[in-house]
Amino acid sequence: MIFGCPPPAAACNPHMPASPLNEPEAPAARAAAEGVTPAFSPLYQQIKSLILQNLQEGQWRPGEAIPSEMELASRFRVSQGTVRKAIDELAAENLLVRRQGKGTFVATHAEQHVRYRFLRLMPDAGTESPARRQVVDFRRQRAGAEVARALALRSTDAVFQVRRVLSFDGTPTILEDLWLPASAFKGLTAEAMADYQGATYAMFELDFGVRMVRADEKLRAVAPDAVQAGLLQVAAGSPLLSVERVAYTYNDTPMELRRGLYRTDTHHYRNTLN
Amino acid sequence: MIFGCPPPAAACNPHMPASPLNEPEAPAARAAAEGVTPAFSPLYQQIKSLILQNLQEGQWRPGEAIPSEMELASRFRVSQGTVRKAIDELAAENLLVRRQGKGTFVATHAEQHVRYRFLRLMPDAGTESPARRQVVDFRRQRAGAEVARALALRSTDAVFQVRRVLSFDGTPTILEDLWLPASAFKGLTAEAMADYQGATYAMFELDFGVRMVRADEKLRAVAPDAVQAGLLQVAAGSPLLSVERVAYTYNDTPMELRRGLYRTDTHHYRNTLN
DNA sequence: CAGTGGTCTAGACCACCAA
DNA sequence: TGGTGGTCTAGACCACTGC
Repeated sequence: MIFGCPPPAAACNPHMPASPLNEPEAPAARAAAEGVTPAFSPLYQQIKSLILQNLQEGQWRPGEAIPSEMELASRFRVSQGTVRKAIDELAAENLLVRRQGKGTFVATHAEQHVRYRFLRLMPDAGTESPARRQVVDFRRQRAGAEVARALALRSTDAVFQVRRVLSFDGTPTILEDLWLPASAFKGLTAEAMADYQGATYAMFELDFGVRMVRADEKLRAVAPDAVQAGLLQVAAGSPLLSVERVAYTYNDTPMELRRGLYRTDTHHYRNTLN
Repeated sequence: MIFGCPPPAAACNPHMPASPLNEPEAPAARAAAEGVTPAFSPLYQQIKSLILQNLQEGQWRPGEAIPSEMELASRFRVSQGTVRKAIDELAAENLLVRRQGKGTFVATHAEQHVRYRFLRLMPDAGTESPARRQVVDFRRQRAGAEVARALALRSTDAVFQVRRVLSFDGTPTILEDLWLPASAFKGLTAEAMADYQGATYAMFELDFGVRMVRADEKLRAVAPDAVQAGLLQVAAGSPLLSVERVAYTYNDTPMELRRGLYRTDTHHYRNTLN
């Protein structure tokens, strides 16, 4: 059964937008009593929240189909159109994927046409060959002030720190440092980081149930230090693109800090502005 | 009157999706005859094209309100819901802006809350003070092979080339080279580039009727040459963020090539991945 | 063929805004 | 108060998928 589904006894009054979820009190009264809804929340937004809740709780897992629109409509006691609008927004946010004639599916980093959804580095010419991954360092330690701030942890909380190099066509191109909250990634090993084929974010979904839905990046041009230059096999002074990323799971919860150094002599970072 | 509006005699057959625009022939026959529509185009997509056409032809100018949904529905002889879906998509693409209770407006780079829609460079701390603009060079010349390719011109076509420096708090932070097709920017002067207060793209709208709707960027970390370093007042070897942008107007027509060099010691380039 | 998402309509009422 | 966009419903039919 669906969590948050109103009891079947709750009648649905057409043209009374807030009825199924705000019953039995009047909408305004209920909102005021809860002190949560500030003014007015459209029905489809409430449906959207319920669907999000199911995703977050893992009721519907990445790659699986969620119930059909009709099914959800009858569960939530709203019209199909209202469910449709909720799903439309979730699909626009890349949390769900609609497939005509088949159903609506939970988005995943795994079986996606675009293999690396969050990687914007493109080869200047030709198409990318698969990357070779090399884990240079793997350790478990305390977060420290800076990492703790980025991941909303205490500075004494444990994190995994991973350093790795990605090579394309035998050329080391990306040097990455990752920080992951140890509590959410219990049992992570250097072997798992190195062995898994495909997007690392897909492994996070499969092995740890952590699904990244959004990421913020800050880009800078920097000069590498001696160690970094060595790992990327570039001259000490040569400019590299620094990409600091915080990736979030549901509810805007930060779950990964990643600092990348990209070689941009053969590749470039692609972005589209709307 | 609206360009492309079907004659009033064209009756609208409910549940015959393609009727108003594909009349009088049967939809499939018409599509085949024109050899344009490959398979099937939903009504709302056709409505969207008609609205786009009006925007492109300047029938509705940036900042102005377009006709109400009801008005458009009766002009196009479709239901309000169909017009709504067309407008929804155009609003999602930032071509239109809906304002409840007021109407739907043509988006503009001018009176937007976000002053510089296409500028992703943010100060590391605090809020940005207004930029000081300094035009270093302005000339009219032939495009040349490289610029011609980016702007879909012939290499002998004339372009304006502008070099300018943007300073924040007295610190030169951005060095930009711009290339603009002379045919679309007839009468552009160095004074206009220097004097206009606010976003340059807003000036393009007001003075030349050229509205940028999208841009593609390629980012790289580079070392500046001596001239560039001098203009930005940085050391010769210091890494800078290179941003090559092609900005497009309606119909994916490229109208500007811009090469920026950003200082990223006090600023960073912000990006969000979904 | 049945089931899914996709399109289209018609009509009702709500929230917001300006006059 | 009237007009605008915003929400919600109910029902019809279409396009796509897989059995």
